[in-house]
Amino acid sequence: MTIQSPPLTPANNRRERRIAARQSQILDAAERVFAARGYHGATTREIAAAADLSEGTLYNYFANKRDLFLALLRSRTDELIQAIAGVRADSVEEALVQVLAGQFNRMRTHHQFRLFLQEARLDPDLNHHLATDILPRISREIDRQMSGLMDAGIMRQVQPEIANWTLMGAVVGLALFAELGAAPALDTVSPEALASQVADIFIHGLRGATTPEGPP
Amino acid sequence: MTIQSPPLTPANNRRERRIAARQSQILDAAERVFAARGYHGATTREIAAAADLSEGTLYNYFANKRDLFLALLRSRTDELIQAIAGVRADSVEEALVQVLAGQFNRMRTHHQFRLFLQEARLDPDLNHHLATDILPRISREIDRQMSGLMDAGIMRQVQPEIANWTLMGAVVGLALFAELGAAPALDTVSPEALASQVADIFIHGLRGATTPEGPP
Amino acid sequence: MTIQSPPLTPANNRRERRIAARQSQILDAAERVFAARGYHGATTREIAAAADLSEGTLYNYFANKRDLFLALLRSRTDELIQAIAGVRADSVEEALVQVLAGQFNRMRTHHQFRLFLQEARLDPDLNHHLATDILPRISREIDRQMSGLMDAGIMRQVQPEIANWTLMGAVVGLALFAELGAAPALDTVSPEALASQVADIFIHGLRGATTPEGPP
Amino acid sequence: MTIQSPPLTPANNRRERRIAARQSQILDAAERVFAARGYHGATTREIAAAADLSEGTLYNYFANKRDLFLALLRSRTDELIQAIAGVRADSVEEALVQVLAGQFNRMRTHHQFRLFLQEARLDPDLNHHLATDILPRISREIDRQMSGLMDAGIMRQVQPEIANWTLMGAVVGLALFAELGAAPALDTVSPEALASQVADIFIHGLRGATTPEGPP
DNA sequence: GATGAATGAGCGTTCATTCAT
DNA sequence: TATGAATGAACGCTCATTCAT
Repeated sequence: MTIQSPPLTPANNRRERRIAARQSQILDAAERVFAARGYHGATTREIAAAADLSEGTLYNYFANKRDLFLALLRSRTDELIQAIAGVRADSVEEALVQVLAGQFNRMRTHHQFRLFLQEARLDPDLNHHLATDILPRISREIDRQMSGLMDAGIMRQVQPEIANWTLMGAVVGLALFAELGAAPALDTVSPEALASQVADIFIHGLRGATTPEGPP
Repeated sequence: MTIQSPPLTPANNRRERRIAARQSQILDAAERVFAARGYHGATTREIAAAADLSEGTLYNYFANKRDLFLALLRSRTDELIQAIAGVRADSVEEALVQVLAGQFNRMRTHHQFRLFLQEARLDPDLNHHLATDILPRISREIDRQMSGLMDAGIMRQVQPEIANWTLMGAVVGLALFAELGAAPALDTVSPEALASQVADIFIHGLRGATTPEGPP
Repeated sequence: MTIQSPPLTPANNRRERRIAARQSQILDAAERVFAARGYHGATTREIAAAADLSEGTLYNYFANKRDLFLALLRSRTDELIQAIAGVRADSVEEALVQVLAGQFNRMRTHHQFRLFLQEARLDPDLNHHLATDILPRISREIDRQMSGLMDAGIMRQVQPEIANWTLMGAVVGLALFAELGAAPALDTVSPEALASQVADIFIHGLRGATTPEGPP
Repeated sequence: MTIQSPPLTPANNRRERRIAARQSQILDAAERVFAARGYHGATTREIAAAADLSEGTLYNYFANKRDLFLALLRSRTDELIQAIAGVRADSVEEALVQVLAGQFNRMRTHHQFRLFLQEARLDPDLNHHLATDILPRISREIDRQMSGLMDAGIMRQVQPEIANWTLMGAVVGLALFAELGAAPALDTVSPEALASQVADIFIHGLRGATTPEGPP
């Protein structure tokens, strides 16, 4: 009979899984509370309560409130970017509709991203992280999509950066207006339908068909 | 019986003027401090100092910090709306460029509006005021402009509300990105040039010129 | 009739006096609480209560708890040093008895000084302040007294620094033992009588003349 | 009926030895951490880490942090007292130098004793233990040494308790000043040399015989 | 009307202690 | 017996608001 050495890897795995589960549990709670109250309005007490944990436990997993906020950003960033990167479409229309619909859906459920953008103005660290890492990664993905379409002649040649940021800006702004309930038109329509109409505007522009490009 | 008090109306006028001057002095200070620190980061102490007044005096003119914030919104709303309403142009291009440039300029100097939109999610009163009064008024002005252009056949027939909010959303989103320094393309260009490029996208759309809707 | 300008200097004086009075009120309370509980055991709540003020008011006059502690040190330092410097005596005996009695009296009422010495080990700032400013000033005064006596041949020539610190060390140590109630002999005797006995021990070691370094 | 348990006494011995070893391991760690951080600054987490144990295990061997601190005092008391009791010397000089040098050495390496004295003021239990047990035992040993010297006429007749506590007080005070780096004279000298100089000061005061107050 | 000192509720955070594993 | 995650009371400190002057 041999003495069984303690099963190190499984134990570690279990430990890691438990830690990951707790972090995820806390992040989910934090997401809800931050969304409902904003960064400053959210208290660690309320986040702990929402996670069904004591306050002290929060601090076993995150160094402080801001660290928790930043961890939330990091944890939500990848899925956002992969969603954009994963779009595969044969036309500007399709691509745009897919991207926009995805974003509108995401924004309606996770209000975080807007919150990050807001806080970033007051937090140099967060600002830097967004401005040098996260936003450029998103922008790059959209760029790639657009470049492909331009090269294929499907999209006309425009300043890609401007188009890029204008598109993203419109998404953020529309999501904000929708959250405020300011625009009934935005609320009574499915994310997909809204995406399709916004895409239509971006693709075809606002100029009337009859506006003279000169005689054909 | 002798008249012991000075004639009422002039005195009241002077009183009202003095009150209005004080309020304006406080609002100007609050605008600067809110812009620099955000709503939570701004302290009444700093606002009072910026207004060259004591903290107590603030409370003679505004019930509390939130009330001061709302008063600031109300005080800045009219000029915003009139700027949009005042646009007179013969083409979609011109109108759009004027509106956008105006907004970009305003956003670059007064960060208030974005701040109001942000805080609104956390403040039912503010949300209600924005959603039922201010934003609809802005939207209505843009609507009027667009309707005129559509009637004249200068703009094609689109869902006016959607175009409306998309345009406004893009302005808000672009201003936010620009503030974060996330998009070099937005910083290295004058508000007017940016307005012109964004207008170009909205007017002509992204679809390649060579992609006729013509028969396949 | 001339408009009386506000009496600036009296008003300022009154303001300064009020501030000084408050600070003194807080320092007195802090002295009691720090003495009773030690630095860590003392809470700002208890200090505020002892000063009959709210916690917030503490922070109008001192930046934080440690600042309050250091201010207490500074406020108590001068009287300590002046008491030593003020000793005027014609013999080693008299001088030493006066200094020691003064210290024993002071220590029995203000336990602060021992507290400062204790905390200093854990607080580099405080350590530096004590080691480079306060203790040297005390040491210098004792030095001056001793040098005079040595020059006059009243005290034998010893390493002045060692005698110095040994004397001060004995005072601090004795005060500590007395506080602990460890030495009945120290408690049942007046500070003056204790001083006289301790002086006796030190003096016969310090005085040279009659000690037979061989026959005169 | 079979014997199911191993022979009791050896097992108990092993058990006791294991317990003692653990306690000793913890006390050594606690000694280092308390010395470095003070009582309040030392965390049970850091002590456990220094002992290479988990926090929970600490509580299997000591009821709480204070109990651990008291146990440390008890564990270190005997060696301290025996060091004093063990002094064998033929003259006041030798005896004093040995005792002082031993103490200065000990204080330079183990800062515990000073820490115990400091905390004692805030802790009635600790105070009582020091004042009724430990300090009297130390005092008694020094008393014994002094009495022998007085009886032999080597030391002049002084109030033994006062001389006693003054000597101990000087040791404690000097050690404290040395730790603070306040007295360069104390740092640049070996414990032995310092002991010799301090002894010189004390001895010439304590030795009576040859110091005639003889005819003026 | 203007002042600014006083207030105290409530925040983020720490850490001695417990207990399920 | 050993572990270390969980706990929550209690801390130092901030700041919107009040009110005597």
